[in-house]
Amino acid sequence: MASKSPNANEALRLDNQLCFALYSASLQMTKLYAPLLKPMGLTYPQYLVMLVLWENDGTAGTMVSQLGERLFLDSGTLTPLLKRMESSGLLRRERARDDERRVLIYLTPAGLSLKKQAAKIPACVMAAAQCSFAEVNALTQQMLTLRQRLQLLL
Amino acid sequence: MASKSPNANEALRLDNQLCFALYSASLQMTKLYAPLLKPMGLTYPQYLVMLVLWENDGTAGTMVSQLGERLFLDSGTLTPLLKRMESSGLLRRERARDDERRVLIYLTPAGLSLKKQAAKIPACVMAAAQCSFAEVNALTQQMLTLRQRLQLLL
DNA sequence: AATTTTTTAATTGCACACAATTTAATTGCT
DNA sequence: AGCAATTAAATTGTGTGCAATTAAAAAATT
Repeated sequence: MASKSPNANEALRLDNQLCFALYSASLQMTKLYAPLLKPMGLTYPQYLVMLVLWENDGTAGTMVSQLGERLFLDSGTLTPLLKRMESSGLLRRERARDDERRVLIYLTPAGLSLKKQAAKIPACVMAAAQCSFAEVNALTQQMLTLRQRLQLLL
Repeated sequence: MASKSPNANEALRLDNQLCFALYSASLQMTKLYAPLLKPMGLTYPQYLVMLVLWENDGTAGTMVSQLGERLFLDSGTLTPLLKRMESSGLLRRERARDDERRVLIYLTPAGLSLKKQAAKIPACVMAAAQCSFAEVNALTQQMLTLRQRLQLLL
């Protein structure tokens, strides 16, 4: 038999792949954010870092590993990213005095003040996606669940 | 007033961001595929290229721009990726004789024969994600719709 | 106390993504 | 035909992601 079963072809169709739907939707989302973040001097992953740091506002610094756990990124990604953000003046990187292995991240006043500008972004995006609040929330929860399930396997 | 409104903080919470849920779920998905694709000598984006080429099997080659439209990637991403795939023996890149601007991609026998191995992958992933067929399809459709909406804005 | 183990970041090397520009070939227009 | 506009890939440069390794500090163990 030269041809494969119809099911095999159907299973391998690009538009049937959840992975690809996810992948391309995520990249599109990044492209939507880019022009919104550019005026703030942020890339998209840098924006995610800022979200964590803004949440931690008031704490005595955030460890690189904490950022990693929150964002599911490792030091290989975060270290150079944080160095770029430091040199653009959004944050400070400082070795913890009580444990020199740790590097603590502190927002600068400039970094903190960006929060006010950023507050407008989520509404912009929701409008752009033409999604209701409920729709967005439902999708978000489904994605978080999916990620969690995938997480368990690795 | 020193503090921001509770709504502003809520809107900027990392775990309320659809973009982040999407982003981290997509990266996790890629990590799930990596070990499945490694034995075939494919990276995840290369696998997506193969899905398109397998679908186009029997046609007289696939243009780089067609791959780009299908995968929402541009030549800046695809050209080096295709060169790597060529040097690993999965495909050939050839200028179209009737229009020397175009580069046509042809699967090699090696590339074609990988399809049989790949046929097992979707089932593996579905099992890993602990999702029913219906669940996966529903999510996939929602993601495709979301991407399409985002697409319209750019 | 000295040694091993563990923890935390940084580093290295490779493969994407993508904006912006460049190059080359074709099409359209006069 | 000659030339401008368009199209298709390639190139350049920056910024991720991530596996694997390294380096340094702290904790655990003997």
